[in-house]
Amino acid sequence: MGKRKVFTKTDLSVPQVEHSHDMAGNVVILPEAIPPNNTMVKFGRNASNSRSFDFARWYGTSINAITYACQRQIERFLAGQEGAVMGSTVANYCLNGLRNFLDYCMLRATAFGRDLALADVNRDLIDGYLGHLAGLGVATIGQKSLYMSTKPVLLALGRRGLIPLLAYGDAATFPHNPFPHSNRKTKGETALSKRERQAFTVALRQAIKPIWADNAPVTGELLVFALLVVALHTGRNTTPLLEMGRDCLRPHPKENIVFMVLWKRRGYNSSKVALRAGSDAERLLESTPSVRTNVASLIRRVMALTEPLDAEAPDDLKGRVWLYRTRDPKSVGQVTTLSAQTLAQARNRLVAEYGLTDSDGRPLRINISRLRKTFANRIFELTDGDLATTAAALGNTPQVTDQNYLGPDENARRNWQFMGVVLVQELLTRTIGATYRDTPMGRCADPVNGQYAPKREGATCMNFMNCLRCKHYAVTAEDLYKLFSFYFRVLAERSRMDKRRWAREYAHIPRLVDHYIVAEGLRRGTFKAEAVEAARERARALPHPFWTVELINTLEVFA
DNA sequence: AACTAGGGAAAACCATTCGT
DNA sequence: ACGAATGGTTTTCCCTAGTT
Repeated sequence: MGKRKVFTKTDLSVPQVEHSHDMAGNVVILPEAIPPNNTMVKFGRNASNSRSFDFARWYGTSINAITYACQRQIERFLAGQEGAVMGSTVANYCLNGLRNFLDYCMLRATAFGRDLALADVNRDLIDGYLGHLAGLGVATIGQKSLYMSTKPVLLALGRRGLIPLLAYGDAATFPHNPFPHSNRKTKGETALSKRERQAFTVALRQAIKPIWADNAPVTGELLVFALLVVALHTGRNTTPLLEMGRDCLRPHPKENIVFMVLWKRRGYNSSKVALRAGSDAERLLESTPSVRTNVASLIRRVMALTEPLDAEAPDDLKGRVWLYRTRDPKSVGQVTTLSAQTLAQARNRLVAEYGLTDSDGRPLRINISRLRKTFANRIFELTDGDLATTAAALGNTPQVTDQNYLGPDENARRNWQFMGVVLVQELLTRTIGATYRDTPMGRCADPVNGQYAPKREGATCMNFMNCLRCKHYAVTAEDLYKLFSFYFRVLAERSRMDKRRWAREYAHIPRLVDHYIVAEGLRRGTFKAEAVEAARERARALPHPFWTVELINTLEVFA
């Protein structure tokens, strides 16, 4: 053994690894340090449910050095050494990462019939670990999760020189990308089917009725039902909903709309969603009783009921919406708030009581994530497949919504139909100039107050993506050139954007043009076949300037 | 009965990096 | 320079085993 080298301690509270280097320059843990006095690591309060982790089972085995280094590293994380990571994340490192990693190291040491040193943590071992994870019987995404909970610990050890770290080459300590396309493999929750959604809303409507009674009992269960209604109609995440504040409803510049303001944990800003207020908003709201049919008034009702409890609530719960007196025998009558678990229980009772089942007859799985997706799909339908609006309503960037929330929904596309008018130009020549305005798409009967127009002072409709389904849209034989120019631009757009998104947002457009407008025009004799072909060729060769890439960079500006 | 603690697994989110 | 993929952190889900 070489000369003992002890690093200068800058802070006695920061855990150090007592080690030296041998002749070959490898790190050697001093035997007297193992096992440490305390094999238990305490995480302190954190967002996970775990509070501690015990390394004891890996001491006294053939991987002492690795165990010791890992424990010290975890303690350093908790002491805030290697950048600030959350307590729950460190808990994850232990419970998901190191537990499996150290188990594997033990297996490997046994297989080799010798002790493993820190220098043995190399690419070969990492590859073996990945194989070990694959043999665990968890999904690819789960393997990734376990691996990603291990890597930061090993990486930190490598940066501090305790294990060899190679960044490049075939022997790079960590494989470049062990789980390719892992983000495609996540299955995620699925939205409720229409039948499931209807059954669920019927049950919910029934269950929530008591809340409108004069002496409504403020039980946790009833509040959960109200919360589920809010979740179904707003698509919020669980935690923000549970932590909803009494000041969550804010006036919205638009009449009959109220903002619901919630704190979104991971988004670093509060997320807003518009709720309809007033009485004429039943379209979006199908799960509240018809007496007072909207979410905003339901929330107000809950707040009115829980108002008296607010004064009694513990300080950290003051100002919350979901307050109730617990029926827990050990603290009967105390004011508390809904938790994720009370939510789960009441939800399961609802499913059991109303016999809600999925298509296979199993109990219907209801959780906030599914409701969130259900909401996403519905908004997608209601906003005419406009992804940007959906994303804004969900409070995410479009990319996130694209990937995670919107499964391909045939219905959303099938709902598209040609709504405009194929004008028999010959008959209308006289009036067409007076009643129809030229647009880049053809003609419009009302660009200011039309179906998809912004309806703001002085604003003209630019929503050309919706022309084909707008009842104010009109097309004559003369407009075919513009129409086909648009048609080819849409086709060209396919190579410029995500294929799935193109399929979802634009694929119907060429179909509408071919199957409805052209076919209908030909059938009625409004268009002549030669004129159609001529316009098509002209547009292909020399598209109308408005629809060239040079002028309009992306079609999304009209979405 | 009504909760809570603990845990394992996996998904969601979002900033960064990659590849063209 | 751009969208797509990845990496890394945090949250959710759901179950069992307590506790009062």
